[in-house]
Amino acid sequence: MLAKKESEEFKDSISKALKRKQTIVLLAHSSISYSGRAEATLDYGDRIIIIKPDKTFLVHQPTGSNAVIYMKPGSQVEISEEDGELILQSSNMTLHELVEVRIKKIISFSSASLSDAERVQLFGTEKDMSDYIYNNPDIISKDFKPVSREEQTKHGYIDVFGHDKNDNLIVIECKRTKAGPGAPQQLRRYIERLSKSKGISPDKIRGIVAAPNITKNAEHMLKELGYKFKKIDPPAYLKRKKESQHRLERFN
Amino acid sequence: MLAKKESEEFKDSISKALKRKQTIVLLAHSSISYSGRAEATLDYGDRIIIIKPDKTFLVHQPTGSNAVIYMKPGSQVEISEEDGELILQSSNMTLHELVEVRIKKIISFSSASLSDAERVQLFGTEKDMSDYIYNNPDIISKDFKPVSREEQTKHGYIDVFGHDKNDNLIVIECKRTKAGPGAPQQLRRYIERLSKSKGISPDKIRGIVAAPNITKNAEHMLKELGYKFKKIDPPAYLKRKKESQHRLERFN
DNA sequence: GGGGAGAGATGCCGC
DNA sequence: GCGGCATTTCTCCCC
Repeated sequence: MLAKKESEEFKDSISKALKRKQTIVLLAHSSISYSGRAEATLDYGDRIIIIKPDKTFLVHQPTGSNAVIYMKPGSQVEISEEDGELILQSSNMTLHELVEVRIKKIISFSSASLSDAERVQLFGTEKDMSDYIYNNPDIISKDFKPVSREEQTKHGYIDVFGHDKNDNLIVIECKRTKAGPGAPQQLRRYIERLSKSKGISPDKIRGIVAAPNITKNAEHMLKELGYKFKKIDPPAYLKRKKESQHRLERFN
Repeated sequence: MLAKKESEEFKDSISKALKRKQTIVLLAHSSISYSGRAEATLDYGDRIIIIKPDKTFLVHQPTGSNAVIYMKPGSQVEISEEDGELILQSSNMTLHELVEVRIKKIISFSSASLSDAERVQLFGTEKDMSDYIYNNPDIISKDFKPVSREEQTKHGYIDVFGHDKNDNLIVIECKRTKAGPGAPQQLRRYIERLSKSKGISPDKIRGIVAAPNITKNAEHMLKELGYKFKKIDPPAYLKRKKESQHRLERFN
């Protein structure tokens, strides 16, 4: 239970930080509830509460990598007091969502104006993988001639699209991790649509799943559908192997 | 750039907090790199860095609800100094992953021993929805007799399974949000397997997608496959409507 | 804004 | 541990 004076001080500090569009981090003994797309409750415990200047509202427990309760950017924050507890409410009118945090004790309070214009650069995505295949078609097959990447059909797109020396169409679906049953189904869907739109028998279109690995089931489905699996490591792995893993040498 | 003395003090504080298995929150001007399943870099900016006692390592930017760089629980943290920067490394030997944070300036440092044994209680999941259908079968059809929920087939499971008054099998796939093209495909897959394992013509098995809504494409696919869509609101919404929305009355 | 699919997805449960 | 799948998924991209 927060003393009246302490409570007033925190309320004041948090209000000021909110007004100044600062980032707020609280370590606090609190209970949480969420109501919106679903309903969630979390009984009293020590939590990390983050309020960002874009009004993202996050509640983390002392374990695990995901916020257990959260509100998306653009919500609205209000502070009040009740029964010796400090109450934080984050609400989003348009999404009809509400989070309520009841704070019994504040262990730590920090706030600061943070400035960050950078964006994460990510390498080794599925896109990079399809680029790699497009630029190195022999890893699929000696006679594979790629025509386009990310071919836009009206619904969804094909990762790599091309033909073999006999002008059979080839459709490749890439997965950067082990391919599951979704991959053959995606391939089937694309090929069915392609066959209809081009007036070609589906048998004339070769389907290939390119991934570092595939589950037994997905492999079985592929076989049933008459498609092939091609083992391809994602670019990051290839790159690392070639670069003798200078950054990861500690793991050798 | 951190002054030598300041740097030493922070290094000491962080080391002590780590040793005591405390939760650490840093607001710091820093650059981040990740190497593992992919490669990622993030140039200098103000970030929120969290190290939890289970060695979860999180880097948040001042916007957005997800960590931009992270390490899963169980990694290992080391601190060092180089060129007037404090360097935090989080590594996971088994996953061959490494995060490196180069800190130019520490804006705020907090640490505390947090204690939290609670777990989030979540209501309104897809599971709750299939339970609801199982217990209120007339919302699907007057003659629907449910037999089981979450029927375990060898590969995947069926949300609700039953039959009509003519003993035709009925398979229901629930989605708690708008159903996309995955739903009809899942249904098709289940029904194909079921028809094979039971030796029944697929035409004798009725497929139903139960969801609050469905995309145009998914609806079209459903029709092609001969399945039906049934509009069902997820339980949380139903519940809220009945309870006259006392918690959400502020939205009225 | 809706639709579709990737994500370093994560996390859960079942075999 | 693998596999299949939900997630208050989130996020991006394209129509």
